[in-house]
Amino acid sequence: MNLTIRQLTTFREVLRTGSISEAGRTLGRTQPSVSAMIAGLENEIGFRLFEREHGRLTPTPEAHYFLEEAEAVLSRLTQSTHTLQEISNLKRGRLRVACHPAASGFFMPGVLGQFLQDKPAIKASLMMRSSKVIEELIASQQYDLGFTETPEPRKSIHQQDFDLECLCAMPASDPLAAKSLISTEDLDGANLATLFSEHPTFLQTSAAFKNTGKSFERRFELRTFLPGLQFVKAGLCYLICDLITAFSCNDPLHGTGGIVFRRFSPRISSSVSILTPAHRPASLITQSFSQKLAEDINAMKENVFL
Amino acid sequence: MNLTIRQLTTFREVLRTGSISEAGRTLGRTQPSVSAMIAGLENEIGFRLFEREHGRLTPTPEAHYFLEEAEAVLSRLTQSTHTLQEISNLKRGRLRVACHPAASGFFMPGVLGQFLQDKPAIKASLMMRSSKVIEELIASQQYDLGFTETPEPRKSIHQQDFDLECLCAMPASDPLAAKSLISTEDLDGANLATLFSEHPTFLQTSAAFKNTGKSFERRFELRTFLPGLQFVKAGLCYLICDLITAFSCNDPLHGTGGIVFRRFSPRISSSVSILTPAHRPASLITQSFSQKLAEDINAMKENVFL
DNA sequence: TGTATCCATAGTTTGTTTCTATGGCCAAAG
DNA sequence: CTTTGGCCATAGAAACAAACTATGGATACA
Repeated sequence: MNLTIRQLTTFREVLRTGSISEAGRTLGRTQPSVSAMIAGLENEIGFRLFEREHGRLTPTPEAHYFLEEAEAVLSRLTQSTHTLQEISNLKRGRLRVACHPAASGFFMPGVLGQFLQDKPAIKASLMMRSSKVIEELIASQQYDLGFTETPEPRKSIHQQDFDLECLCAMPASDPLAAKSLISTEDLDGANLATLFSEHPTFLQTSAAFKNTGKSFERRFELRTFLPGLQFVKAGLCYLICDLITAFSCNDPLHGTGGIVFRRFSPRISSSVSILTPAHRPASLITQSFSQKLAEDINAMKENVFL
Repeated sequence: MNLTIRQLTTFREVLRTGSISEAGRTLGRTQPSVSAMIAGLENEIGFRLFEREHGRLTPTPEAHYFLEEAEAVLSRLTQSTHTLQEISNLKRGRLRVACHPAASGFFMPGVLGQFLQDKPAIKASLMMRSSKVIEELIASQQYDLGFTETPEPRKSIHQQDFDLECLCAMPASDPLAAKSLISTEDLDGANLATLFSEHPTFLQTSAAFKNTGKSFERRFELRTFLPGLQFVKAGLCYLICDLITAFSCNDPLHGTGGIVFRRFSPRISSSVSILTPAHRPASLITQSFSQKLAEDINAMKENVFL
């Protein structure tokens, strides 16, 4: 027995209307077409669904059993098409994001929140992890998208890199706040907070001072930039800080009001990347989110100079 | 979106085997056929199900969602075809039988029991009612099949009549038991039990005695024949009894051992009928049962003369 | 560098579905 | 009593969908 959807819908309509001609009309087909389809259907299932007498149609008792089955299949199918449409419209799916600490406090939640605004049926997870762990989570396909400092390229990871410019953080009351571009000369001998010695931003910063022959005074050594902002706020030091952490100061919860950021010369860069598993196609949701994330990163690069 | 069963099964097989060529092989179709069907399917649902890279196929994350939906629809459909096959094989359905008292004690349960032997999924109901009530239950289509004494024909009832011969009941020890055919002369002046005066068997019996000029001694007047058998057993009377009640004496539960039945001349007939609703097609089960019932009635007519 | 396997495309063939046209039947209306 | 208009079934033609064969490009493996 090899039933088709078309047979089921046709039968349902014939039973509902009680007439082959009428069913043909509502289905937008001709009477002979419907007649033949019902005849073929009866032939396939092995018993009559309608009794033809006096040129009229009377459903057999078996027809009501068949209707139950047809309705069940058709309603399940309708549900499926609805689900598929939701998938197609990005209304349904799963999105697992792993994010390094700098962005996970403010930037990423903001982007993700906006993205999910009109997508109630998306199951999202946002996990904060160190850059190394994030690489593993992406390479092993346990997460759909990672956002970290740019790692060494790997075969199992696809990455999209963004070169971000570091900014110099200082209290709003600081005299240097009057300048729009800070140089090593401005910070000659001043107290600085930096990350640990292996970090690219430290290497670039110390090299900048060395190359310009200025004195580099490292007063604080940090794992991440964020806590350093408190020292800046207290007037204890300056901080050459990555763009995302700087951007996070837009969040009033951070308690970093009263700090301003200025461009720094020479340019210190802190590169971040969007990571996705290389050996598996990204889901539509992931693709869409990845695109929005990239746009928002670029928007941040633009807007910070307003 | 207008999905077909064929698309769903094809997709399922491609995902299962991970290859269009392999799926084509197991489905008994060619590779281009499967390829085109998947392409058409992707086109309809609006997103890719497989990524084609390096000439190989990788399912997208969405494909797994789609598989769930496809499996759900297909399994529901499979269940339906199974149910339909059961209906076709008379393994599933409903059978409501209304039966008059004479047959409902032994004959009808026996026939129905045999009929349902190999039909575990049939829901049956057997109701004992007076002949008048049975007519109404059939005319109003509340029951599928009725078995009663032959009623007046009605438009709303289809009936199949059986002319049954009445037999004379007597104790096995009775001298008349030696004869194979009993006549009014044999019972001249003997005590008889009969039904009430309006019943056709009473009318025929009394007429038989009158026509042959023999004395008709009615000692017991009954509503049904069955209790009369106890009087016969006690040697209190003879009883011209319908065939079905006589047949019921095969049941050891009846406590009617020691009674024998002999043909009677002139022939007294007691006609019974199978009733079905006229304005509604009978279900396959009803048709089948009605046929077996008719066969068993005819078999009873034959076997009683062994 | 063959060789084999994969998938996609193109064009043809096959088979199903739908159409139009027609005929039989019945019931209600003229 | 005949006409009319509704119903359904059948037959043949047209349209469509789905299958096939044949072929080409790409990749992996020997």
